[in-house]
Amino acid sequence: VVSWTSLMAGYTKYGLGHEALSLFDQMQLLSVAPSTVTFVCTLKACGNTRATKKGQEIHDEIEKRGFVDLDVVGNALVDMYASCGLLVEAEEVFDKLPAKDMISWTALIAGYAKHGHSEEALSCFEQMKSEGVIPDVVSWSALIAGYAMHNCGEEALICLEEVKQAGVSPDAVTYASSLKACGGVRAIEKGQEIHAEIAQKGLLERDFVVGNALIDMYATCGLLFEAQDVFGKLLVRDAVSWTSLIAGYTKHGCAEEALNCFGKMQMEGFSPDVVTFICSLKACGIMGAIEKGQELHEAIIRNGLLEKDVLIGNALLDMYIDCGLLAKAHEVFDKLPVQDAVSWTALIAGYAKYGCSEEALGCFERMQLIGISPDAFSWNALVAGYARQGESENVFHAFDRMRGEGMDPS
RNA sequence: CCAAUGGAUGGUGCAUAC
Repeated sequence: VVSWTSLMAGYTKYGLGHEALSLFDQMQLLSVAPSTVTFVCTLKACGNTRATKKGQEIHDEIEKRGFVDLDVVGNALVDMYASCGLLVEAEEVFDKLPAKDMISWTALIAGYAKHGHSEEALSCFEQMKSEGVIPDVVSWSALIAGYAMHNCGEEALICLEEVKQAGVSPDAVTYASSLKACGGVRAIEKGQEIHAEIAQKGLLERDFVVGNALIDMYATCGLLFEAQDVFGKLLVRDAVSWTSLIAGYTKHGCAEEALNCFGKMQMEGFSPDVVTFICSLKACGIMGAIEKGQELHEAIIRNGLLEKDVLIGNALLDMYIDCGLLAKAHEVFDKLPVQDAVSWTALIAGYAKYGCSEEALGCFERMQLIGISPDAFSWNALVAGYARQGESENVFHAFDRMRGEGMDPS
């Protein structure tokens, strides 16, 4: 049991939740009896991969064996439900906990925060304090991360001040989230202030995350020189560091420099991941760099990345559309493993952009035939195409249809 | 005696004609 569980713990730690879960299944098949530690690891893996069904099964199993009353198991349950966004269930388990410690509270706060319920997260936080549980740096960071993630940068930064006033010392994670908040609201000065603090504490030398968050903050704010400077001084870099730079250059009109970085990172021995490809494809699209784009396309196929992530297929599609190669785009579309509303809308918008409103409408009808309902973006793409062509009757007709489906054209 | 529970950094679609 211990060997199995240790292996699972390792997988979970490095984000290989699916592998951990399949280990659990193998254990069951071989009738190895899971321990409470095994269950805790499995719950963690369920939370990471949002495997809600599996999580509920494990919960039942745990109830049956009477393991629920253990603090660690109860907290892991709260965390699993909270991570999966099943906050009602998380609350239920939480309420039944024999002892609610800081970890139980923080798991719940983090669940609310992560899923965009900042107010509930905050009221949880207050309640925790009023029950005499003192929040530590992790509880604070959960709050800040929630704000930062959902574009409430102001609140996040206010929170950062409160952390310090409470006499808690922010750590790498707290700073990373705060920097994300700075990027979101373009709080450049605050970002620089945090930069100085981080440097003073020597946090930049220790791990990727803070350095990467700094690069991202500067890049998002359009301070590419500073981003490059931080990048150059980092002692440890990874693919994320490179991708943050690439994304920054792309976003701020330096697509060529972005593609340079893409080349350089590989020369220095870093493999681009899915996100790197997505950002670089965007740069190709902006530049109309067809050959480079095709090169990336081939590399993506070679590495089997199309199957790994839906987003990369849509990014490829966009790249070809931006390069004006609609036929090629359609070909890519046909081969996508998953065609979601975004893929269809990209195609519709592409046709609309180049004045092919017939084809755009064709796509629009076909997506509905296969059971994908157009969202506001899809409608907008269609209508924009008509508008571009001066087909005002079709525009009004589309408005009527939208109203018929309960959507408001305004 | 060994494994286990809370927070964190990068990425996709539309933009309204005369």
